[in-house]
Amino acid sequence: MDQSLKLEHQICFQLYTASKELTRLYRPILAPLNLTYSQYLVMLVLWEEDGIDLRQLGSRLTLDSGTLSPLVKRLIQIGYVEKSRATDDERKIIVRLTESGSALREQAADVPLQVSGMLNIDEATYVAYMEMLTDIKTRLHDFGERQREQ
Amino acid sequence: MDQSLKLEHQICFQLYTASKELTRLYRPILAPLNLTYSQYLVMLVLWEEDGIDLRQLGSRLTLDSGTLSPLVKRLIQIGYVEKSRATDDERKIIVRLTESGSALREQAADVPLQVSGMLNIDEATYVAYMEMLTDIKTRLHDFGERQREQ
DNA sequence: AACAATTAAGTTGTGCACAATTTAAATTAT
DNA sequence: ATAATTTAAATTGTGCACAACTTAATTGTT
Repeated sequence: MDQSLKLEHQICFQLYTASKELTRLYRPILAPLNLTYSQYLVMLVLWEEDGIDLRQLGSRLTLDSGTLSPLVKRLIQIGYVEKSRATDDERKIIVRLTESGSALREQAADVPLQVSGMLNIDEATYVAYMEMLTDIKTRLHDFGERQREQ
Repeated sequence: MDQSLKLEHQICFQLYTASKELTRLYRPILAPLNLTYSQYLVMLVLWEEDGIDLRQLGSRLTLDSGTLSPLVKRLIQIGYVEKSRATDDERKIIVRLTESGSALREQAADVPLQVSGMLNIDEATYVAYMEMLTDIKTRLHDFGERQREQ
């Protein structure tokens, strides 16, 4: 049979399952923090730069308002963040950490170490893999650029 | 600030976005075939081995019945597959390609080539990336093994 | 043979992810 | 200044993804 259509040969499939299985690894680690994986990503962004608007948040995570609006609503219900309108531009919604959301950062501090321990991966391999993944993304973006030029 | 909690340094985040963006690339390619990305994966399995049961299908794709049952129902509605009970074990549901589902294989034959063209990736790099991804999955599985031993 | 444990699908409920649309605010053009 | 366009969020609808549970068939045990 034509090898090119074999499931195991598809880079997309390997990416898809690797991502799913790594996310599965996070679930029990994040459960005590009361966070899903996507919510954790939002918290990572806010711990880096608090008080950004939904638009910026979405562009960091490649998520649109259809995903982020309800997700942030849940984070508000948990009590980790709060929303307010930007004074200079009434269209923008500013997302800010609450005290409890800031404090969670300490609890989450060892999550990356736990995960890399589970992966049992050394620093050099880790860096090499990160470079490959960013390269894949660069190629995807380059294709997007080429398309837009036409 | 503690670098380890930076979003861009998380391998999980790079995997997550790379997977999402690559899937986005597939969408316009699969749209003419009337398939979502997950449905395409099911079709890839069936083009390889037709007439397997849902359980096997799920283990190939790391998907459970909660995801597969409704997904296969949609493929039936489109007319690409059909279900039947296994005669030797009445619990098992056999999924089989219809004529239209088999014929679709010809139309899908050039999907992998289209995608690798968009990625603009050479054979050697492609192989290296595939090895990285299977290695990540091996590490994840190894951790699962270690856990189960305890 | 009868009962317990296991297994395969399906169902229900929650939470993404994204396309398409709506609403309101801001910007640009005329 | 007013109208047209663009932009930011929210909403609606569809389709995964998965946990937890239900139902029915099969297998194992006594």
